[in-house]
Amino acid sequence: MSVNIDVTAFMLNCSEAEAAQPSLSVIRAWVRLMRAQQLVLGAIEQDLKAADLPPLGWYDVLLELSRVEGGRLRPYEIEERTLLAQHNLSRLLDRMEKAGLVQREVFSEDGRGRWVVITENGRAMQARIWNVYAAAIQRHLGNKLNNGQADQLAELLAVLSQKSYRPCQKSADI
Amino acid sequence: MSVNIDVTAFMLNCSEAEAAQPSLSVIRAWVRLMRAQQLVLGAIEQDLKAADLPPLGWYDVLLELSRVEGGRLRPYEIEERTLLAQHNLSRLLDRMEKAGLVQREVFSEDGRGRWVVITENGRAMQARIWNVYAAAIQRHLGNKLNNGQADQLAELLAVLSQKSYRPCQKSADI
DNA sequence: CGATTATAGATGCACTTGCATCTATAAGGA
DNA sequence: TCCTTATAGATGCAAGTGCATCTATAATCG
Repeated sequence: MSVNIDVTAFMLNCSEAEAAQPSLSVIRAWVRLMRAQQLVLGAIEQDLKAADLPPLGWYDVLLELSRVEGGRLRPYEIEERTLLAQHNLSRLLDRMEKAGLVQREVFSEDGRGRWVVITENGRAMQARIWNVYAAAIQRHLGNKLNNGQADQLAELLAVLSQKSYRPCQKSADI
Repeated sequence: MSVNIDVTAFMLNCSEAEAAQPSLSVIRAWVRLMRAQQLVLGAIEQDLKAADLPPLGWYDVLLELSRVEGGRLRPYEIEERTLLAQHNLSRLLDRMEKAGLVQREVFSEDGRGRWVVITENGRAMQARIWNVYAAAIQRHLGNKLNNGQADQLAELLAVLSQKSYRPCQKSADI
C-alpha cells in the first residue's frame, strides 16, 4: 500500500461541514510517514527473515514477557502493551506455544484468565532476535539520522500518537 | 504489531562485527515511527470503513490511474508508483475489476502486457474516497501538527526513504 | 534461425488477519 | 438468590498476503 494523494481536491465529511481540507504540508507528512514506515519495516523484516527469525510481532511479545518479573503476563496485558488485536494475539500465542517459546498456564484467581509464561527457549530467542533487530535498526535508521534528528523525529511522532481532543462529531456548541 | 525494544541489550550481526548498537535516540524514533503509523493508519482505515469505502490500497491505484492522461497504466507502472507487490496488485486489480472500478485491456505493443483503465465509476469512487480520506488526514494529523511541524516531520521522514549508501556488507576497504 | 534468458502478469497454496461469534466465568442489580 | 450484563479468551469463516511457480511473450546471443 503506497499512499499518494491528489492534492488538487476538496472535501466535506464527518457528519456535515466540518474540518478544513488538510494543508499540503500535512498531506505530505502523511504520505511520507506511510512510505518511510513501509520501507523501513519491510527492510527490517527482510533482515529478520534472512536470519531465519520470526517476524517482529513475536519479538514484541517475547520482549514484554521477558521484561516483567516472573516472565508471565495475562494475554490482555500483552494486548495492551503491543497493540495486537485480541484474536490475533490469541493465535500468535498458539504459534509461539507450538514453537516452545511460551506456555499457557491456568490463572487461578480468575477462571476466565490465563497466564502466558516465557520459556527458556523464549528468552534465548528474544536475545537472538535482538541481535539481528538492533543491527537492522542501526542499518536502516541509525545510518541515516544523527541523534539530534532522531530525537526530533521521535518528538514529532509522539504528538501523533496522542489522543486527539478534537473528536469527529458535531461541535458541542448548541 | 507494536514494537517495544529492550534498550538494555547488545548486538553483533551482518556477516561479522559491523554496525554499532543503535543509539537510544534512534531506537526511540523507530518505536514511535511504528506506533504512530499504526495508530494513524488504523484510525484512517476505520474512517473509510465507517463510510463503507474500500481500503486505502484501492485509493492508491485509483489515484495513480486518474492522474495520468488517458486514465490507463500498465500493471508494472502502478506497482512502481504504489509499492504494491506484483502478486498483490494482480489480485487487487481482480477485485477492483469485479467492482467495476477498472478494466483490463490488451496492450498490443507487447503481448505480455496489459492496460489497466479506470472507469467512470472508478473516477467517481476516487473522488468519494478522497472526501473521507482528506477529512481523516485532517482529523488524525492536521489537528495535531501545525504546518511547520508537518514540514519538519516530512523532511525527516524523507531521509529515511532514501536509499542508504551504507549497505550491509564488509566495508569495501581492503 | 534456434536456444537461452529475461520480463509481464497470473495463480496455487499456506499462512495471517479481520470480523463476528462463542464459551466460560465473573460482577452487579432486583 | 436468580437474572442480566460484562469480561477473558478461543474459534469458524472469509478475505488478504507472501512465496514460489507457471504461462506467455520478448529480447539476446551464438
